[in-house]
Amino acid sequence: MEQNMQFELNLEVETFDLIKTLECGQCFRWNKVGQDNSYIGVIKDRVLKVKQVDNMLYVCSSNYDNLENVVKEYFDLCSDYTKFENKLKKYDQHLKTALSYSSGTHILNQPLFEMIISYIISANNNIPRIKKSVEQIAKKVGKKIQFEGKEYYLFPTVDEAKKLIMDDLLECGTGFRARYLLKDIANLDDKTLKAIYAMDTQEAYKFLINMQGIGPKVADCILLFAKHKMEVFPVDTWIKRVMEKIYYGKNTDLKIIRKQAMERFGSLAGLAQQHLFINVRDGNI
DNA sequence: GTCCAGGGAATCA
DNA sequence: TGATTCCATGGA
Repeated sequence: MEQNMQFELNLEVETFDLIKTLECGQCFRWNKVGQDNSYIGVIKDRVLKVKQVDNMLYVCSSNYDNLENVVKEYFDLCSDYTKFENKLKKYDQHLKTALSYSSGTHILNQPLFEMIISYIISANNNIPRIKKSVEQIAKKVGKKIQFEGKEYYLFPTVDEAKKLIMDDLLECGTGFRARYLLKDIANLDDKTLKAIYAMDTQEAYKFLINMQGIGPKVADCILLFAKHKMEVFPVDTWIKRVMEKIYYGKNTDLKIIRKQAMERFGSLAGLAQQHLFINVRDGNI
């Protein structure tokens, strides 16, 4: 216990697995530090250091304003994941098996603008490179934060991001996605982001898909991870592979997989998708 | 050298 | 609508 004295906020958690939640590819700004399974990440307006031991979550931060609420909101600690998982287990034997490995994975509540930019970068890319690009963008135009003697950078606001020129985005390794980012950032502002927040799922989907560099999969990821729309089912190469293997057979159209999965898993499709993703990525399926 | 990465746009028919 | 092809870049 003594090693946890440095953590200022202690929260009791249930059906929550910090590492699975942070390592399942939904977020790009967390890194493992040290040997004790602590993670440091930049979220919204602050840096967090977190660590889980059994049912306790230990947190410290660069900013203690409203910390408990910020942490509970970000990690979605107030939703009943025990109930969610029980429902998923009843739907399907494959999910039941998957959940025995990935139980406690939460869907985070992440900022809309950060998700839009991050998932445009994710197209035909891999997670380490996505993380690197997002980090470099934050370093170029995001606000600098000091935490435990080191420097961190918040993800930029829209106005801060408007300072980025094409060469900046190319230097950040975004490649062919740079021109999409440039155009979308120019067309976005706080008012538009608020409007997207207020839209229902279908309306937001239509709006997002009309932006440059956003297709069905990226739009679904933004809806799931920024707007917490658990009824969407993002279909990437991994998910296509696993869905074909356990349900539909090879060469099934992406649209069919998406539609049938949303019908199969209903209001919890997005959570089901995360569990399937983790299990296929880790070689369990 | 080749293949792949949490896809999408452009261009065809 | 549906099928192909191209897109930057780095690691395996």
